[in-house]
Amino acid sequence: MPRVVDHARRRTELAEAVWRVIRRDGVEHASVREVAREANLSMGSLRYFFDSQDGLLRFAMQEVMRRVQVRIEAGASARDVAMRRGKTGEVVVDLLEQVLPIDDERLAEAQIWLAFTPRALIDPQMQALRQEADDGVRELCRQCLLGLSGFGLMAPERNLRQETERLWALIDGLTLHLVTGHTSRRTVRQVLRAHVGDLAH
Amino acid sequence: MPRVVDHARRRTELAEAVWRVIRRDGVEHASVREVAREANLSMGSLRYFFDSQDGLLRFAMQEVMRRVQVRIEAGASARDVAMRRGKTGEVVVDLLEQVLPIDDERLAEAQIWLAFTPRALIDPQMQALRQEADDGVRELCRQCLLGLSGFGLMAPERNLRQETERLWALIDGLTLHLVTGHTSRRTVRQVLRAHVGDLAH
DNA sequence: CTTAAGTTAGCACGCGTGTGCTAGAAAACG
DNA sequence: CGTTTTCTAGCACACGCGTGCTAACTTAAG
Repeated sequence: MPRVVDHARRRTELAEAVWRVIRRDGVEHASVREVAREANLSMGSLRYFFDSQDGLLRFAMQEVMRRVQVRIEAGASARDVAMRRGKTGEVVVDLLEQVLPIDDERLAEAQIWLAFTPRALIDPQMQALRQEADDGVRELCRQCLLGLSGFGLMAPERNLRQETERLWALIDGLTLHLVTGHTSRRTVRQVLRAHVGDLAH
Repeated sequence: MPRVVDHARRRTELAEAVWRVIRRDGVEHASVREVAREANLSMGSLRYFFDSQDGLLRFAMQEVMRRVQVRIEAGASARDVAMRRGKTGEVVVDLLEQVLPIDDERLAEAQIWLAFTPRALIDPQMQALRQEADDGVRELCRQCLLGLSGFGLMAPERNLRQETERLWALIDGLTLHLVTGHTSRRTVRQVLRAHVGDLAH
């Protein structure tokens, strides 16, 4: 048998090429040819790993989702430990910051995310893909609020459903403002801390 | 001289055709040809009113911005009157709802808005166009908070700059969730009301 | 009616696109 | 050394694209 190549690795490399093109030129320029150029591959070779452009772009977005999820789950173990030490508030903020693009890597992810958002309004396939990720962030918010509640850090008269939606929207709004450069990372962190702190009253 | 046509009207008609195409097929399909088809015009005729595709799309976005601004200013007169009657809280919520896509017209506007957002990250022209609109919403938030503060409806120890950013992000997040269908109009209004109410404590 | 200006229509060019397809290169196995 | 399998390269096709350009149509003015 011939030169064997790590299939999965090649695919993520190509996904990364897609990301670079999208961030540089926009998703409308993420053509098969352009991505192949970016990855220093012929377009025939690219098509050996992705049989269609749709598949390529879908994978590129799924790969972003996967990375975010990995980061959240990585922080989840540390979360439970620290919570028992009474630092619930800070832990919750740290956890939520895993979703906020407050460093360059996360900012890049959020840019890709935003680039695909309008497409998800039109393409049902995209919408289905993102559904679980969106639900994941919502659920993260809910769990954080539940955690706060359990440690008496959220006023009992507050409506969990409503607070979940509020926190979720706040996070997505802050994300948007970071990506568009309308707000500094510092301010975003302050706002998030203030919001979580406010929940106690 | 020949049949004379209302230039401004034709341009807004074409902008509306752009909107329909974007909402149906996505901004990447808003080609000169497709828009001309949608408007029942030849593409030569379209080019008589817009000398380039860029100009057409730019105008289509500016027209959205203009409509939102008109609606806000229309509500501004009613605002001052009602504020003096002590209904400050409700008035503020009403005013902020002018920006939220809680009816079909505003939802359509927000969809267009979202469709152009990724483009604004790459195209400096687009970014410049949207700058003033974004600043406008931020300023609206600030003014609302100032109003609340003046009537003792915002706790004095709160930081105006931080609360502005929080309210602004919340609104943009809620907008996003309305456009993506992740949240109902009812819930969004409840959340906004709750948020404004919370500012007093 | 003639004239001229406003408006419409659409062809033509060069380019970039996604995908079907074939041929060759590379390397492990018998 | 062949043989076989994995990978790479790239041509070819039909299509849609933005724009430059010209010709025709429509209608108010003289």
